[in-house]
Amino acid sequence: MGERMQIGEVAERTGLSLRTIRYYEEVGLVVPSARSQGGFRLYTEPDVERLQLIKRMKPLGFQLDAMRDLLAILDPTPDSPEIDDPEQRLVEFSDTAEQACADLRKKLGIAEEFAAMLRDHLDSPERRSANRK
Amino acid sequence: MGERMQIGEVAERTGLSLRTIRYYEEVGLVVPSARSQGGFRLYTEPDVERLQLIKRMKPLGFQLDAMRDLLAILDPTPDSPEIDDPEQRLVEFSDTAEQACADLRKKLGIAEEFAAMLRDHLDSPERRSANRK
DNA sequence: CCCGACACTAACGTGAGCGTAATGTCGGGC
DNA sequence: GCCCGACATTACGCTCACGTTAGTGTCGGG
Repeated sequence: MGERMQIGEVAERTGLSLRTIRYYEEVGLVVPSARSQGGFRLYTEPDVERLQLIKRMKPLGFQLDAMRDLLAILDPTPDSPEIDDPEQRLVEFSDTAEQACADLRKKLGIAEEFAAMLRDHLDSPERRSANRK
Repeated sequence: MGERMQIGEVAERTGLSLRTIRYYEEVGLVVPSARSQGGFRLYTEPDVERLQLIKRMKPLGFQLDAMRDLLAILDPTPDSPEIDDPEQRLVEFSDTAEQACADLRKKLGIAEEFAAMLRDHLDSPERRSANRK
């Protein structure tokens, strides 16, 4: 039941680095539910889910303190900060998220264009050296 | 002909900040073609195009020193560094670019999923408070 | 009880800029 | 010919989200 794992296993399961996980604690995003006698971080299943949630948020480009607020609404914990007017805040987050998606789509467009251009440049110089023979 | 503009106009035309443009010079990405008597940076049309090229590369997530090398191949200038085996390097860049596109597509997928989830959370709590009446 | 794997903290480094201060330059008006 | 406001310059420090050591401590199996 209270399956507690230490940071290494969590890192493996989430794909986050040890440093990142500790950092998220440092800034109050995910605080491990317990510590061992010797001071090892002990994480529970919900802790891991929370980290995975954060990982899924990252492509949206939120800053960590924004994520802290969003988590306080979506997945509150005892030591989550109080958010005033969470309803309102959620609307803002949603708007930001839509905007982030739009930005990503635009970026992807530009990136694909650029990648195509690179493929072009890859062909033409080869043809030049073929012609040289 | 030699339409030379100062950094302010360049910033406006490229959408980059003054600080960023100076930074790109600092790291050797885009060095202005000339300086005024008083030391003002004077940019030419090709300089601006170069900056726009960089701006288009950014979504691919290249680091600035990689961009410097790529520019040295695609758009070499007198003071570009020598690149050995540019052919080979270009292939690497192209691969990296394809990878970056793939990453962006994945990110976009996750982001869209997340945005949809946020829209959900936006509906359901409203319904709850409507039901309460 | 000892070893190797794993974890801990503390502190400095990095990339790609942004902010700010103190100072210098430009160009038009008078 | 000089003055003023807008714009420019260098130079330094800050930021964010970690990465990278270094040095030490803890855990669990043999």
